[in-house]
Amino acid sequence: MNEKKHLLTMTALDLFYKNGINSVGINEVLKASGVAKKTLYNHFVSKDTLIIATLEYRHNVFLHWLKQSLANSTTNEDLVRYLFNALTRWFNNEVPELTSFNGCFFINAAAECVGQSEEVITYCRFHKAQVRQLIASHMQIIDEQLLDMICLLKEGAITSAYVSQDLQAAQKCLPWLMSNMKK
Amino acid sequence: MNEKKHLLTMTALDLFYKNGINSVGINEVLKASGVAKKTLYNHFVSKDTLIIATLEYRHNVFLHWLKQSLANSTTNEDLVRYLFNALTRWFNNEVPELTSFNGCFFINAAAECVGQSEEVITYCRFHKAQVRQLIASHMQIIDEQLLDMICLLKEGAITSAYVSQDLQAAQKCLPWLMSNMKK
DNA sequence: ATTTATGGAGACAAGTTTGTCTACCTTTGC
DNA sequence: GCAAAGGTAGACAAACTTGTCTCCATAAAT
Repeated sequence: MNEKKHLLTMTALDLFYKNGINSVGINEVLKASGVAKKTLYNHFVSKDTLIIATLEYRHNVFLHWLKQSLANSTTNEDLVRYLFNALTRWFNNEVPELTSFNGCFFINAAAECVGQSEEVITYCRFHKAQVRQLIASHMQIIDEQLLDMICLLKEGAITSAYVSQDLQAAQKCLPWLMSNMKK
Repeated sequence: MNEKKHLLTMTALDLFYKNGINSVGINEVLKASGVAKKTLYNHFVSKDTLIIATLEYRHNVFLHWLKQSLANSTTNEDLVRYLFNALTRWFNNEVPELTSFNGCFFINAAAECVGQSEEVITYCRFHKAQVRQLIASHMQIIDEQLLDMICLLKEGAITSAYVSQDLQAAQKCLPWLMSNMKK
């Protein structure tokens, strides 16, 4: 990708994630990145296009991080342990590449762009489906019900960590999941 | 409360919940409610004050509905059953007073108003705490860990129902929770 | 060396936004 | 009948939004 385009995408993602997509104007992105308006509209058709680019970028970073976090799991128990420990590290700002925790960028984007951009919510759905698939691909024994629970608890933990500032939300899931697996 | 003030609050809540707080301007609320701008600023200091009023109103409606939904529960198992069945009815638009499902108004508001209104996020936290307390008050046998799981699964179900359009998200929680309770 | 592409700075247009203010009307109480 | 209170309608201000366009500078390729 072009250097300026990449810079714009990263800067926009930073600001969108920190302050909300609708609260951040194009001019703010330009000022923060030091790029000219002409250049932005040279690379992006509209702000919406830029938003989609930030979603794609975040998606890649997030999936890469998650893939690495689950890489060493060999059993379903491992998977659960690695996943929720990784979430806890994310919530507590121990994952630099995900930047300072501010909830799930995709949940936030979906909430912000309702009735404004159908493409955004579609991409958010896609992201969630991809994450689910990645988790599923690390299951030794396929258990659809367990997969459902893992995904629901993951979403709940992210939301609780963000809205209720419960940074230990993910840790609370572990004993329950573990005790329910060895049966 | 004053008649016009009430009308403004309800109209604003409707529009905010359906289309997003930041996407709905004051003028739209005025047009939809048929109230004059002067009257709005007679009752509300600013748009932020109106937003808080919609949060308070939604909070009351939601808690009233939840209280009624859980009223007949006498055991922890009942509680879980009543709660997640109620959520399923909400997701599937079978609860008129909660209006057409569009996710959790408080999660959405928190996502939209980040770095814009500290009061909004504080109220959202308060709402989540109140809901948790209501659920806790219906527990026959107090089990903090179970309460955590219920609340996390509830948040996860709401998010999944909204973002991933999984309207059966809440139902998926039931077997798991039930099997984990009788041990 | 000159053409071509790219970017910087920012003026500008057209439309938003929130919030104020004026002028008038309607209702209610005395 | 009349005064006070509160609502309506909407003009207006000031600031913001996205997106276009011009002018100029720089750098790379032929």
